[in-house]
Amino acid sequence: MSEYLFAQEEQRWQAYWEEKGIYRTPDDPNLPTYYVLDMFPYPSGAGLHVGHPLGYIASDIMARYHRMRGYAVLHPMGFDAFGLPAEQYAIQTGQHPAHTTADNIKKYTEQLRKIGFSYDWSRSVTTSDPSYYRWTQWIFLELFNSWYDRDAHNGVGRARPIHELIRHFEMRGTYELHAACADDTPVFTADEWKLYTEAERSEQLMHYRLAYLAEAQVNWCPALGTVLANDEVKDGVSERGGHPVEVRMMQQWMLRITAYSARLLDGLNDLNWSDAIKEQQRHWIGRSTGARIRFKPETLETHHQTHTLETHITLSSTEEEPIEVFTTRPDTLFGVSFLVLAPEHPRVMALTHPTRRREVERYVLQTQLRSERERMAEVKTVSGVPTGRHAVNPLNSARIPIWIADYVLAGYGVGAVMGVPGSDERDWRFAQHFKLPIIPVVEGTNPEKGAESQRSARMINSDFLDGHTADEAIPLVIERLEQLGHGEGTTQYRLRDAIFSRQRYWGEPVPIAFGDHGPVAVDTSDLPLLLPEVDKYLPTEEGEPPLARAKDWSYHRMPLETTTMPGWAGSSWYFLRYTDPHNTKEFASRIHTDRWKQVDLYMGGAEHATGHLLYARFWTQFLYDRGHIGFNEPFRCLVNQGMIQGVSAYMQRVRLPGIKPDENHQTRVLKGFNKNGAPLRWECPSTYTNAWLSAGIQIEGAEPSGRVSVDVSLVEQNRLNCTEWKAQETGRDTQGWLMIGENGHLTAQSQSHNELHSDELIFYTSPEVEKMSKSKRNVVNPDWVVKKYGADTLRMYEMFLGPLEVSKPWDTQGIEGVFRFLQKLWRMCHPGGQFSLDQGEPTDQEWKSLHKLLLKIGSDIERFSFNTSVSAFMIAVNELQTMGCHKQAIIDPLVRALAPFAPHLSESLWQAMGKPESVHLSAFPEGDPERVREDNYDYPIQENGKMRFNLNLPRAASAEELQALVMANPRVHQLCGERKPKRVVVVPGRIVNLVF
RNA sequence: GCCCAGGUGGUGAAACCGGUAGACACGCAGGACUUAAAAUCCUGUGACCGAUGAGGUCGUGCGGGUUCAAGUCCCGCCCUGGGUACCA
Repeated sequence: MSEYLFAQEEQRWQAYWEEKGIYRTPDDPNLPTYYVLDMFPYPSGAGLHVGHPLGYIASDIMARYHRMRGYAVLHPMGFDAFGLPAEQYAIQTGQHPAHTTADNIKKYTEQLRKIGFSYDWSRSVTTSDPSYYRWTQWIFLELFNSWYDRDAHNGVGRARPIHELIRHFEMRGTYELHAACADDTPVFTADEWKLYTEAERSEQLMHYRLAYLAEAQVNWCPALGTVLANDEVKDGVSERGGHPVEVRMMQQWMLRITAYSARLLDGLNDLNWSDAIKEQQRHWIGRSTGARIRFKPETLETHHQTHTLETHITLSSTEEEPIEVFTTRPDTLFGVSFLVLAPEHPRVMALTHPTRRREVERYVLQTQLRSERERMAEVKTVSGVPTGRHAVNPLNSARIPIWIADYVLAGYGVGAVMGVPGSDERDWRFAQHFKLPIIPVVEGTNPEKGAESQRSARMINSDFLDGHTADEAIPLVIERLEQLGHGEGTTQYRLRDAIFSRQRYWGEPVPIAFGDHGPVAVDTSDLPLLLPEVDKYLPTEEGEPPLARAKDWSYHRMPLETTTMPGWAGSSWYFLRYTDPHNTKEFASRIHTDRWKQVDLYMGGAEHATGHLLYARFWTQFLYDRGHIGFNEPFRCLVNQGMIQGVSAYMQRVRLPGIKPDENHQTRVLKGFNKNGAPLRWECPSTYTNAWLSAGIQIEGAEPSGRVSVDVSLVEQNRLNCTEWKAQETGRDTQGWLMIGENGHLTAQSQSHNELHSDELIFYTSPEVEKMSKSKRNVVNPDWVVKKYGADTLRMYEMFLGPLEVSKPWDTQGIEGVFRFLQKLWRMCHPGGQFSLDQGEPTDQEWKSLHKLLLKIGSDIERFSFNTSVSAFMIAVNELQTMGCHKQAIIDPLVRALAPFAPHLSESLWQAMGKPESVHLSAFPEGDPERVREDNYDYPIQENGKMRFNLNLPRAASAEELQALVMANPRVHQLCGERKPKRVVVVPGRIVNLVF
C-alpha cells in the first residue's frame, strides 16, 4: 500500500473509537479537569458548511491535547433546538417542528461524526427535549420566586428567595428595603401589607420578582406574529426575514437582568476574553455615573379651570411635583437654560400650560407616528416644542423653560434632561435652533461655535464651583444637592430588563397559570409543562399566541400562560447540564458542577457578544446567588474563531449594442478588448441582445445589465467549467444565452458555424470574497471535502488557513498542500509500499528536527496558534525526508504530537507500530531543549542596520569575544575597506551591527 | 461620529521580547521519471538595476519621529472589517 486510503482508515477508526468509548468523560475525581465547549449550534436545515467546523476543530485539538496530558476532559456537543426557522417551516408545511428538528440534528450529527471530533456523545443535550426544558422551566420558576436584595454581600447585592421578601413586608413593609425594582414601585407599611388582599399582594410582589410580568414597550412584528428582542431587530426590521417591526405596549414576562448590571460589568475584568467582546459588553451595559436633580415647576396660575374638583386635585398635585432629570455633569448645573422631557414622559401633559396643550399634543402624536427608522434617519434634525411652563434651578433659583423634544429618550435615565448648551453638543444645537440662552460654565467656551465639554477645564459663572475642574466640582455639587434634598449622586445603566415572552409555538412553555388572585407557578413536581399540540402554528384570529389554540391549556382549571420562552433560555445554562446530563432530580448536582466548575475554554463566534454571552453570565450569577452552583462566571476563557468566507464567482451580463436594420441578420461583429486590453473581434449570431462576458472583457457599445453568481463548484481558478454550466443552464433558460470568452463564444443552442465547443471556451468569472451563504452560491460543504481529501486533511487545512481569530477566505485549491504532507508522512513510514520503520538510534540532526517540532507544537497549542503548528509539522517531515529518516524513535513521538490534529492517520501509524492502545490514550510528547541546542549560531552581520552576510560563531562567546572574532574576520575587513566602524553593537545570540 | 480589530509577495500567511522581512503552503515557470497522463521528486519564484554572474537599490497602507537597528514603539492621516449610536 503506497497510498494512504483515508476513506477506509477514517471509517475504521471512527468505529473503533466509538466501540472502545475512548472519548467518554472519565469519572475519576482525582484527575485534573479540563472543560472545552463549543457554542451551542442551532441545527439549521442547510447543514454545515466548511466555516462551521473551524472552531470545533480548534477546540477538538485542545480537548485531545489535554486528554493526552492527563486531564479528565469534558468535551460535549448538543443542540439549541428551539427556534424560529423550524417554526417557519412548520407554518409553511404543517410539519411539526419536532420532526424537522430531529431530522436536522441527525444530519448535523452525521456531518460532525465524519470529521472525527472527540465529543462524548453520551452527554449530548437538546433544548427542545422535555427532559431538558423541564429544568429550563425550573430555573424560570426560581427566577420568579426570587428578588434582588441590593444590601446583601456588603452592598454588592444578591438574589434571595421571595418568601424572605414577604417576611420583610410583614415586619417592616418597604421600610429599609433596598431591592431591585422599578422607580415608581409603591411604598407601604407592614400594616398596609397585612390589609392587602391576596391579589394586591401578588401585584406588589410582581415589582420585585426577577421574572416578572409587566406592560412593556415591545418590538411587535406583525409578519411573524411575534415580539422581537432589541438585538433581534436590525435597522427597524427583523433580523431573520427582514420584516417590518413596530413599537407597541404589551404585557410581557421580563427578566430583571438590570439588577445584575454592576456585577455583569465588573465581572468582565477577571475574564480571559478578547478586549473586543469585553468592550462590547461594557458598552451594552453602559454605566454612567452622575446625579439625579429635581427642579421644582413654577406654580400654575389657575384662573381658567373647568375641571371637576377631583381631576383638578390630581392634576395639580403632579403639576407641583418636582421634575427629576439625570445628568453625568451635575457640575454644569449653573449653565442650565432649559429642561427637556421625552415626548413619552408620563408627566408631559401635566406639565403643559393649558394654552400650549394643542401644540404639545400634536408634537407627541407626531413622534409616535414616526417609525424608529425615520427617527434614526433624521438624527441631526432639531425638533421640539415648549410646554409654556417654567421650572426653577434648585441652586440659583433661575427661571428656565420646560420643553418637549424627541432627542431625549424615554428609555434612558429618567427620560428628562437639563439643557446645558454651553457644555453639551445636543443641547447646544437645540438652544441654537430655538434661540435659547447659552451660558458658558467652563473656561474656553465659545457659545457662538459650539459646546465645550472638556472635564479638565476650570468652571466659571458657577458660584461656589468656580475655579474647579469637573472632577473636583461634581462631588461638591452632589453634596450640596443632597444637603438641600434636591438631588443625589446616582449611577445609570443603559442595559434594559430582558423581555422573555415570545408569541411563538416552538419554545419552552412558561410554567405559569393565572388564578383569581394573579399568576400562579406550576408546581415543580408537575414539570415539565409539555408543549401542547396545536392545529396550526400561527397566532389565533384574535392575535393570541399559537399556544392559545391548544385544547385544555390549563392547570388545575386555571388558564396557562400562552407565550413561550426565547431562544436564549435554553442556551443560558446548557453548559451546566453537560456536567450531569441525565439527572432527573436536579438540573445538575453540585457534586458535578463543583467538579467541572467553569468552562475552561469556550469556543464560538463573536456575534453572540451581547446576547447569549450576557444572558448566560446573568443566569450563572443568579444560580450562584441562590446557592445552586459554586461559581459566578460561566466561561473563564473565551476564544472567538473568525469566519471562513466564501469566494463567490460572478459573471457580468451586458446588453449588446443595437443592430442597424440594414445589416446582415445572420451574424454580427462585436469589437472590444480582452482583460489585458488587447483588441479583439467576435463574429456572433445576431439573434442575441444580451451576453455574458468573461472577466475583464469589454465590448464597444455594450451596457452592463447586472451580474449573477455561479456555483463555486463549477469554477476552478476563476475559470468556468462551461460544459457543466451549460448542462445546468440549458434546462432552465429557454431564451438561450450567449457567452463571450477569451477565445470565442458559446450559445445554448449551438447554431452558429464558428461557435466553440463548451470545453474549449475560456471563460473567467470575477471572484469576490464574502460571507458563505447558499444565496451567493459560494458554499463549500465539508462532506465533499472529507470525501475527496479525508477528515484529517480538512482539519489540518482549516487550521493551516491562518490565525484562528481572523476571518479568511476558503480556497479549495490550497488544500492540496496539506493533503500532500499527510501522504508524505505515510510514505515515509511505508518504504517500498510496506509499513516498516528503522529501529536504529537517530542521529543528532534527526533528534534536533523532532525536538524543534515538539517545542514548537507545545508553545503553539498554548496560544491557539494552530496554523504555525501545521507548518512546523511540514517542516519537520520535510527535514526528515531530506535526511532519509524513518526511524521509529522519531516517528513514534511525532505521531503522538500529530494525534490531536490528524487523529485518524496518526491512529493508523500508531497501531501499525504494534501499540496495544489508541494513540489518543498515549502521552503527549514533551520537547527537550537540550536536543536542539547548538554550539554555533549564524550571526547576521549588519552595516548600519542593513543585513550583509552571516558569520558562524560560537554561541557561548561573550560580547567582547564576539566583537574580537568579527573584527578579525576577512569578510568584515572587506566590508569595512578604508572605513573604521564608529561603533560595534553586539547582542549575543542575536546580531552584530557595524555602525559607520 | 465614537469604540474594537486589522492593512506584509500573484494568493493564504510567518516573523512570539525592537534584532536576518516573506518561514510553511497554494499558484506559476522549468526539469527528472513515464509511450502518455496522474502521482512523486528536483530547481527557481517580492520588485527593480545588473549579463541569466558578482553585487547593489527599494520594499510590510501613507507621512513624520524615536533607535545602532522599526512590520513591531510614538505622533498624525488613509483604507477595510466588526460593534454602536441623539445614552444626557
